[in-house]
Amino acid sequence: MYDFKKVERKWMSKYEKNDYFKANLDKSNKPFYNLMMFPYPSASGLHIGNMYSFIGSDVYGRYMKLRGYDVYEPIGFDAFGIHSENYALNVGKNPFELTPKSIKYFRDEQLKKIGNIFDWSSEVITSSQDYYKWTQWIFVKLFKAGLAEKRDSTVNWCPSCKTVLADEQVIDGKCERCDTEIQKKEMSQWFFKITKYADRLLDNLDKLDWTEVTKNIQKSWIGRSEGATVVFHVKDMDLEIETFTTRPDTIYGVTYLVLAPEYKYTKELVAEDRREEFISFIERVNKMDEAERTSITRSKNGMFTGSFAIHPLTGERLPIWIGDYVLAEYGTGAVMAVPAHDERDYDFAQKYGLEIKQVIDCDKDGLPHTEKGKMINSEEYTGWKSEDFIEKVDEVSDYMKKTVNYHLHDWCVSRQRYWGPPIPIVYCDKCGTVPVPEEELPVELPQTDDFIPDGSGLAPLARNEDFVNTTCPKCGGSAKRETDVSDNFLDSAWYFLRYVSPNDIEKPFDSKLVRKWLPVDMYIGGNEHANLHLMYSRFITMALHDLGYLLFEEPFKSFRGHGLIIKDGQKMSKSKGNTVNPNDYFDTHGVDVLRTYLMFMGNFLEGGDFRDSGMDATKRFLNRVWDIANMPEGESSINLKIKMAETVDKVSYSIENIKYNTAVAAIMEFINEAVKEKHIEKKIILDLAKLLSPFAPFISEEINEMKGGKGTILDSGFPEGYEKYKEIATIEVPVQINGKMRGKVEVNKDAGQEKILEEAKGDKRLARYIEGRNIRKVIYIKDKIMNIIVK
RNA sequence: GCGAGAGUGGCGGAACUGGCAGACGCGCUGGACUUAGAAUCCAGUGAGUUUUAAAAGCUCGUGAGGGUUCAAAUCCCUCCUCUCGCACCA
Repeated sequence: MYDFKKVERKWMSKYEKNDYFKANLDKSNKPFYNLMMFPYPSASGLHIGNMYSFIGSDVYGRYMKLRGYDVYEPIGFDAFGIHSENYALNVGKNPFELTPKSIKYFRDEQLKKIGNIFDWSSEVITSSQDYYKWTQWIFVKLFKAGLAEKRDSTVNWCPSCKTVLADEQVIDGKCERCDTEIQKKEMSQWFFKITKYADRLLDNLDKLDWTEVTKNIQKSWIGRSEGATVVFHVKDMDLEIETFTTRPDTIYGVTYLVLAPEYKYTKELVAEDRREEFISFIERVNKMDEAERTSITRSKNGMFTGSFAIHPLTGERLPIWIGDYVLAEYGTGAVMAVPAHDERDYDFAQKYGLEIKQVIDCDKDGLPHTEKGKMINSEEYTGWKSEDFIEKVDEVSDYMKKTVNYHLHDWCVSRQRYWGPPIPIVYCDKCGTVPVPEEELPVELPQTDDFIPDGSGLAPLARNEDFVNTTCPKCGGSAKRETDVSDNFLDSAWYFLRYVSPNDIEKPFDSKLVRKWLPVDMYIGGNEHANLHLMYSRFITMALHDLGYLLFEEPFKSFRGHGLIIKDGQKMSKSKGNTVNPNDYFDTHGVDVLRTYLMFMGNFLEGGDFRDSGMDATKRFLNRVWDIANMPEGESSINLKIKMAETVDKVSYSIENIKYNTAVAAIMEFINEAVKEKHIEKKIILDLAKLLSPFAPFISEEINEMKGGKGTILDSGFPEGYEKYKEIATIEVPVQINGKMRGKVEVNKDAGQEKILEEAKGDKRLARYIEGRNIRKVIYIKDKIMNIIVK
């Protein structure tokens, strides 16, 4: 009987003692950078979803190592940030004290036990000074390059976390961390100008080997939309209103303008006698939460400002309205309303009795008609096609200009929290906003017990006089420090660069090693970071590229987003009490079983359904493997060798395409054949162990050692030498008569059509359908199928 | 509403480029071992149907309906359902 506890303990300690998986970063000839998303130590331990991700990534790394690559598989801890901090606040501890403890548990009780080929010598912890010094360095570099800016803006405020958040961290109007309803606030915040990179972030996607889903999520988040800006003069005022439209061809159908309630000129535009109405209107809008405000089904409300704009082409007078369906954040916050050809404008115009003017040819009853078509009622452009007009917009009028708009907004990076890198900026009355000189980094996060966010809009550090008061690096006069910390996603936006030289105190990363090892060859992780970490990392990499620090502009050559685990057909959640704690299975089933089952239970890229019955079955499977490994040695049958030839191919194909479940299935099939034998060849059993080793490392190592192998099995090379068995294999060719399956004939591989036809005629079953009839046509797909058409 | 993906036995899921549907596993049924159970092992297992029975065969079958093809889970059209992403984006 296989004693998994003993074997796993033995190999865990061997992995710990020997540097099997320490990559020689300098000397390596075939570098392969296998990256997984480092965890944040924010809870009582890694959950099964983390394990799923890490193991799935490790299977790939192990496979590549077996294939002879120098695989570098580093790991670290995303230890700064709101998740670790919230956890600390929850349990009433100081993150300074709690985080190292969490890390220790994550590392020693979990990560070191799951059999991954981590190179522990390269561990990176984002909350350590050696690391965040360089996070701050990046901030300073971006600031100097004009890519970081502090500005007033409407931002997302989480009342529970008491900080602002980036757009990407608001999910369905709620805080990504704590699920609290987000409020919009007008505040001065630090932004990274990621929108400058919108087009590159979008265009590069086509060149990346990433899972399509992930690319699609990024595409729609960037949300490029082509259109035009149209400028309207306000009648009797020295004001211009700029609007964005994707349908400049409907310009002659504009019958009014609508502004967002937050629009910058509303004060000027709202007439004296409408001020009161305006104030109560704004109050009503503010009462709505984000979800209600943006609900499509809600009826649209608005009010007339009393002012008019001038149509740039016709000179007509257009009433200017304020409408709660216009968003301040998108486009210019002002819309040229074309009720005949836009559903929202149509609804609004109907409600308030505004003019509806048709300018695209269609059935009059079909309004609003949103399709493009032939322009009508458009003066000299009547008869033009929409597309032609859109193309020529720039020539029509000085007031119209082709423009591109994005859904993507600049990245709000300041956080009114404690547990993060202080933003390295100093405010001086004389010199203004001054970055901390690079040689003075890091700006140390002071260790203090006064770290609880108070919701005032200022970070806890603002209460720390010693920290706040400083001298200006430029003029030496007294100055004040920025007290916000930067977003945790900035920490993780460059950690993959740090991994190659984690202990370098001179620079953020070693350029020579970066050139050798990056971009990352394979990155496997969850899709929940598609708009977050994966977008930010691309941006930071591009920015560092433009600043001359990197030769490449895309950090991850290949990315595979995997699916989620469910339990017995249901979503796992603490409230349902159906969560799975991976550690529970270490003693009952063993790590090998857990790994193998997680990879077997479903398609890794789509997720899977975790069931205890499957764990039991996998345990049975590995016991069978053990029994076969312990069969008497002796020559194996040709049949089994042919089976092994197939298995090697199937496992390679499956792992390379991240179809881990079918790789395991192929090994099971092989086992089902092997149990029929009385003895087994050493080579066969060693190769079996190799194929199994990405999934069940410990039993595979043990088998390898038992059969005389030294060190780790991953250094012993991929199974080879089976080509010749594929040649001698016979195959069954299915035979159809008139397209219906009627039988099979057994022939040698590569048999010709005549041979198969002859066999078919000689086959009792098939002959019935052929005899006495005319064969009109024979379709033969070599080694696959024959279809005989008879009459 | 828009975009993407998916829908296959009692269940999780296979099926590479259009070429044997249901690999592999769970569950279930029967059997072996056992005083008994657990564990383990062996056999069977899409539905319907023909035959006394077995062997063997036939028909149907991949969300629904149509089409292309010698051949469709796979390609095309229409529709339904689910999941994910975005969403009053002008």
